[in-house]
Amino acid sequence: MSTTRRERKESITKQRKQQIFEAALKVFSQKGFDQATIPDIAQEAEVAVGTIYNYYQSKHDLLLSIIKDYIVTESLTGLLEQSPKSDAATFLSSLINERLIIGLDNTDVMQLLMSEIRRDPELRRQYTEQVVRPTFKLLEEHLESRIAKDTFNPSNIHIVVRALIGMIIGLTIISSIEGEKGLLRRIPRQELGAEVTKLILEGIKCK
Amino acid sequence: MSTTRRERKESITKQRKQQIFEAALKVFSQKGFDQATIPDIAQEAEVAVGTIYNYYQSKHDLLLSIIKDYIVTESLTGLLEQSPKSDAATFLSSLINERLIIGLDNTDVMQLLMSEIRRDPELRRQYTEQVVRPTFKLLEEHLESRIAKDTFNPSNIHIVVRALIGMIIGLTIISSIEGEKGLLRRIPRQELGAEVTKLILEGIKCK
Amino acid sequence: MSTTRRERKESITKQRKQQIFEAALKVFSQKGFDQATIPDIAQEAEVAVGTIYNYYQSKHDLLLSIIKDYIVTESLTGLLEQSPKSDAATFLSSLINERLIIGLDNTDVMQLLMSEIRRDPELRRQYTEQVVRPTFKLLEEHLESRIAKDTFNPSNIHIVVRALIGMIIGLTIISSIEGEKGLLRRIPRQELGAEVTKLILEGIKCK
Amino acid sequence: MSTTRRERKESITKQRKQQIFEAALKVFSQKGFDQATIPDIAQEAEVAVGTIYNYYQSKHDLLLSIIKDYIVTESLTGLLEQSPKSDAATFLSSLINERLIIGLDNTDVMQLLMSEIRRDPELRRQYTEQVVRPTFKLLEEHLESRIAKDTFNPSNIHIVVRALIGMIIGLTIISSIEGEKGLLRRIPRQELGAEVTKLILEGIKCK
DNA sequence: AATGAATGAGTCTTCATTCAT
DNA sequence: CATGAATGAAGACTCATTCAT
Repeated sequence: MSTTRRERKESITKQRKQQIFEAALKVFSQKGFDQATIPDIAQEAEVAVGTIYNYYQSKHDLLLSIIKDYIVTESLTGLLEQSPKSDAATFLSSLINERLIIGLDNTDVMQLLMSEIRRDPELRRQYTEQVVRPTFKLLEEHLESRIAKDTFNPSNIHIVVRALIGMIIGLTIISSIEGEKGLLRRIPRQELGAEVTKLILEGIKCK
Repeated sequence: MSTTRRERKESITKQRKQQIFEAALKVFSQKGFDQATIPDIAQEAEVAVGTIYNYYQSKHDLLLSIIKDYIVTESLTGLLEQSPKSDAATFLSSLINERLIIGLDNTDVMQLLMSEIRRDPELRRQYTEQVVRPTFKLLEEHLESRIAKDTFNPSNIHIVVRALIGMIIGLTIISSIEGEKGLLRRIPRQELGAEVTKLILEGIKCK
Repeated sequence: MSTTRRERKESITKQRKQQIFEAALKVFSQKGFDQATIPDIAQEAEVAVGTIYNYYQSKHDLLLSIIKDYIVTESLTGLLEQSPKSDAATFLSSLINERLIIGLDNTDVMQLLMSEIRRDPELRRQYTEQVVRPTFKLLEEHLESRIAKDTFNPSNIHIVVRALIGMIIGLTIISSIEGEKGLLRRIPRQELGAEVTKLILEGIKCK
Repeated sequence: MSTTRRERKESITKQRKQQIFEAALKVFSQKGFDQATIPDIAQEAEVAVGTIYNYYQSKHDLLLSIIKDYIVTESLTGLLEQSPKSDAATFLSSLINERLIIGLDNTDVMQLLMSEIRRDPELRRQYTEQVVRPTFKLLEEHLESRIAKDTFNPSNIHIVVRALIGMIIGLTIISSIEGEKGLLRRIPRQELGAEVTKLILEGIKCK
C-alpha cells in the first residue's frame, strides 16, 4: 500500500476540485457567466454551495481558472514549435487541423473566452501575450521563410496570418451558431481540414 | 413655417429614442448585456432611468432593438443580389470588402450579437433565417456556377462558403481583440480587402 | 341667454371633474386603490394625466373624494329620521330595503371603503362618527321604544343592531363574491327585502 | 436522545417559516397587501429580506399561503357534518357560535381575504368552491329538512342562508371597524352567540 | 386649462458570499 | 472539510407627480 492517508486525502481533494471545475465549465458554457449561478454549479457538481468556496475564492476566480486552463490548452503548440523544417503543405495542414479541432471541441469555452476577454483588460492582455502574439509570431516567421524560398506568394504576412487564424475562429463560431446538427459538425474532420488547407494553399480560382 | 408643433415634438421624440439607443449600444458593447445596468445607460444617455422605459419596454427589448437593427444592416446585401453576372474576382472582392467593412465598423454589435445569440434561441433562429442562410445560399450558388464554368476549382462548396464567411467574422474578432491600435485597424481597408481577396482566389502557394 | 361665459366655464369645469371622479370610481372599484394607476384613470376619463392634477391634489385625494361622497350617500338617512312614528314592521322594512339597495348598488365603493378604512385611522374615525354611530344610535332608540311598548322582544339591543346592520353588509359582500350572476342579484329586490325583513321580525322557527 | 440533528434542523426551519408567516399576517393585516413591503415583513419577523425568499417564492406566494391557511381553517366544519340529527336550535346555535368565533378570531385575515378575493379570480374560484358553496349547500339542506318537518317557517331558503352567513360576516366587519374596544369584543361570546341565535330563530317581534 | 414626457424615489427580487454547525 | 441557511447589496422596473409647452 503505497498511498499514505495524506496522499489519499489530496487525491480526493483534487477530484473534488476537478468536479467543481467541470460543473462550472458546463454551466458557464450553457448559460454564460452572468446567467450562471453558484447554486447552479453546486447542483451540477453535486456539492453544497459552501463547498465551492473551499476550492475557489469567488465566482470570478472560477471563471478565470477555466479560461486560463483553456489558454494553456491553446498554447500547447508543440506542433508549431517542432515543424519549421517540415514541408510547407504539411506544416499548414497540421496547424489548421490542430487548431480547428481544438476550436471545434471547445466551442463553448472559446466563446466564453471571447466574451470575457472583451470586458476584462487584464485577461485580454494575458491572452494576447500568451496566445495571440506567440501564435502570430510563429506563423509569420514560417510564412516569411517560405516566401523567401519562393514557396509562397509574397503578401502582407500580417494580414494573411490574421486571415488564417480568423478563418479558424470564424469556423468555430459558425459551427456554434449552426448547432449540433450543423454541417460543420457532420463532416468528417479530416475532410474539413483538407478542404480548408487546400483553400488556403491554392485558393479557389483555377490556375 | 413648415414644421408644425406636432412635427417638432415627434422629431424630439425620435432624437431621444436614438440617444438612448446609442447609449445602450455603447454600454452593452463595453460591459456586455448582463453587466450593463439601466442606470449606466441612463447616465450615458444623460436621461433619467424612467425615461428609458418610456421608449423601450425592458432592458431586453433595448437589446433586441439594437440587434435587430444590426441584422437589418447585415441583410442589406444589395451587392450580393446584383452581382451574379459580374466577373468572378470582382464579385468576390466586392463581397469581401462589403462584409469586412460592415464587420469592422460594427465590431461591438457583432460581438454582442454573437454572445446573445448563444442563449436566445429565438434570436438565433431569426439571425439564421434572415442573415446566415440567405448569405450562404447566395454564395453557394455563385460558387457552383463558377465551378461549372471551370473558373473555380471544384471543392466542397459548403465548407468553402463557411470558411470564407468565417474568415470575415474571425478578422472582425481579431480586430476587436487587438483593439484600437491593432494592425487590422491601421491598414488601409482597400489593401486589407485586396489581400484577403487575393488569398481566397489564389491561395498562398506559388503556382 | 341666461348663462354667462363664466357660468359656462364653470359648468364645463364641473363636468370635467365629474368625468374624472367617475373614471376613478370605476378603476378603483375594479383594481383596488393600489393597483389602479393614474394613467389608468386618465385613459378611462379620456383626459391627460396632468389634467387630473388640475382637479385633485393627489391620487389619495381622489380616493378620499370618492369615499367621502359615498359616506354622504350612506348618511342620507332621511328615512330613518322621519319614521319613528311609523309602524314597526314598516319601519324595519323601509330601513332594510333602503340600506340593502344602497349596498347592492355600491358593492364596489363599499368594499373600497372597507379596505381603506382599515388602514386610514382618520377615515375610520370619520366614518364611525358620521355613519356608524348615528345609524346605530337611531336604530337602538327605535328598538328600545318598541321593546318598551312590548312590540319587540327584550334583547341586547346593541347586539341586535349590529346583527341587523351586519346582515346587510354581509349580504352586500356575498353578492360581490358571487358576482354578476349570483343569486342575490337575480332575485327581485322587493322579494329580497321582504324575506330579510320577515327573517328579522319573525325568525325562522315556527311559532 | 430522541432528536437527531436533522430533526432539530427541520424544527428550526419550521419555526422560521412560522415566524415569517406570522409577521406577514400581521403586516398584511395592518397595511393591506400592496402597502405592505417585504422589508416591513422582514423587520417584523426579525429576519433579513433575503431570508423570506428562502421560504416563500414571492410576496404573492406569502399572501396565498396565508389565505389558503385561513380557507382551511374555515373549511374545518366538522360540526356541520355531524349535526344533522341534532335539535334545530342546537344545530343553529353551534353553527353560529363556531362561525362567529372563527370570524372574530380572524378579523384581519378575513378582511384580507375579502380584499384579495376581489381581484384574484383564481382565489375567488377556490374560495367559492371550497368554502362558500359547501357551506351554503349544507345549510340549505338542513333548513329544507326542518321546513319539511314544520319546524321552520317556509321561506326562500337561498336568501335565508345568505342572510345568516352574511350576518356573521357583517358582525366580523363591524367588530373590526369598532376596534379593540368595540362592543362586540367586550361582550362574552356566549352571550353574543345566544343573542344572535335567538334573533335568527325567533326574530325580534313579540309573538 | 390641457397635455404628456421626464423624473427618480421606492419596490420586489436575485444571488454571491459568509459562517455557525 | 462539507453544509446550506442567512444575509443584504444591487438591479430592473413602476408610477405618482411635476412642469415646460
